[in-house]
Amino acid sequence: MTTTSKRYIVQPAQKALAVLTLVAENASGMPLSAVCKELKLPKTSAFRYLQTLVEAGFVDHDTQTNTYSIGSKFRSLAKADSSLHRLRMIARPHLQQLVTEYGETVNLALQQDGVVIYIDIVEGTHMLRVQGRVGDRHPLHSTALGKAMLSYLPEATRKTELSRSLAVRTSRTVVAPDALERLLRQAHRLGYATEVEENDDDVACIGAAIVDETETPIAAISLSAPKSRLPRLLVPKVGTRLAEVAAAISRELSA
Amino acid sequence: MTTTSKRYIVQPAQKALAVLTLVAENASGMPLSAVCKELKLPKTSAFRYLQTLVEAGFVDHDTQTNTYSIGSKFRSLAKADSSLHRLRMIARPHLQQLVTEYGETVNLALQQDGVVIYIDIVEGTHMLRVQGRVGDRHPLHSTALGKAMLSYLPEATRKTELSRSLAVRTSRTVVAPDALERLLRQAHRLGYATEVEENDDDVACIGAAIVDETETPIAAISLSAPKSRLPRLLVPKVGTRLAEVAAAISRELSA
DNA sequence: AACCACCGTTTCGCGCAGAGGAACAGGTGG
DNA sequence: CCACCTGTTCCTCTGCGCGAAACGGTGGTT
Repeated sequence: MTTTSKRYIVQPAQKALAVLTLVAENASGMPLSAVCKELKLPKTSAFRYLQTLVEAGFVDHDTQTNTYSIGSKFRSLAKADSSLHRLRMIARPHLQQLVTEYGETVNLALQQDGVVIYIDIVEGTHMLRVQGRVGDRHPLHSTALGKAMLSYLPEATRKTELSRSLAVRTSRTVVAPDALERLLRQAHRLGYATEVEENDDDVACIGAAIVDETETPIAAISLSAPKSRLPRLLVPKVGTRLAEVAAAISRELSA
Repeated sequence: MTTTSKRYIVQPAQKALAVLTLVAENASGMPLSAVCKELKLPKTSAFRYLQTLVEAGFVDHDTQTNTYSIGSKFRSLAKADSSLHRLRMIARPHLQQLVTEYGETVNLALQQDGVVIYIDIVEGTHMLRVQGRVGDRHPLHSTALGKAMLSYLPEATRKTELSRSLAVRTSRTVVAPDALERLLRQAHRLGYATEVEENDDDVACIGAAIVDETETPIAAISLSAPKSRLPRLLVPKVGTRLAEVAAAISRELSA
């Protein structure tokens, strides 16, 4: 406890976290004095930590009763995280089902800051398979995942997203706004988006959006395969299946 | 940013919270380098904050990919808080309903560390009314709230709770173990617990437990009134009503 | 009403521990 | 095999976090 039981611990941060924990654990708001007693901190220190936590939004300060309780920033972070967890948990069996059906790698991703972020991946069973990593980021416009989500966005928002400079990932990447627009409309009509060698050479991809009750896209699933294993005439079948699964996940999420 | 835009901010804590926020906001795990870039921290500092956060359990360190993501401590705190929030939200309208029916103050409380903690209060409408404060703590054995919860505990756990030294709050506080045991059995039979001047002079109280699917008590509601307004023959009626409401809340919670 | 005791807030100077540069290590890709 | 990038360790300096003490405001007590 004293100093370096483990190295590289910064004590102010550690103590602030202890204060945060204490406040979070105590359902009702607790006054400064209680924090002092509990953590054996001089009141000045506890006061400063609480001020810092309040400033950061992790803790709320009820000026009426001079008590501190868990804050909105903490709650919003927690909520975001738990809904993400929920998404992963719900989607997982569906992803696995798709892998058993097709043997190809299946991805779950969401859109953040204008890019696609992979948040779950179930690997395909073929020796040669497409393999990304959770946390990887890719452009919206060059991936089936991104296109699937874009296709469900309202006109205005979509325009904003596409007004950024669009990276040319391969020789087949489509960056012309009107061409993209046409592809997105088609994707929306079909319920799934496609992409062949637009993001990576030799890779083809089919994606479908997961939406909330208001049809706003919140995530997407995709199936990635070597281009040779996704011939043109297989695409509609797989695409329709992906759309089905995405819809099922969407339904479960809303329940 | 320099120093004292607001006084009493301890910078290491503030920065650690910034790191925590960043990690929490990024769904997928992020590497040290990303944290540095994003927050413009020297890698040494970011490293230390991350270590501290990991040590505290707020952040997980995936040693495989050397990435950091939100940790179990954060999740457990968040979960506890959100279930509490849920309880409050679900109970609130019921409490208000009771106040409109009887005009007396109605309380919501849970049991923690062997005491009753008020987590919500809806004030009665009489000029003279019982008035507690959210966060107040009272003994289990001298309150209707505490007795209601105790009466639903399994024998063994109840014994443990009652083996502590029982405070004498008023001249009517019951501390004799066998007498308490009899009262708790009765409370369990009736579905509600009562108390007259055992916790505060001139105050009478009726409480009923809120339980989970396994009949384990997780909280309780109570109605507190001046002793004169809760005559003996009114008690069964109000008690039964409280038991009803508590059961309704229990049901909603389990749904 | 005056007193007192407690709690939250502010001030201030000392000394330690946090900051960050730099060097080291380890792994990856070219 | 070498160059680069990322994560870890070391070290030294000084800035800022610490806590005693003083202040002010509030509620309870005789």
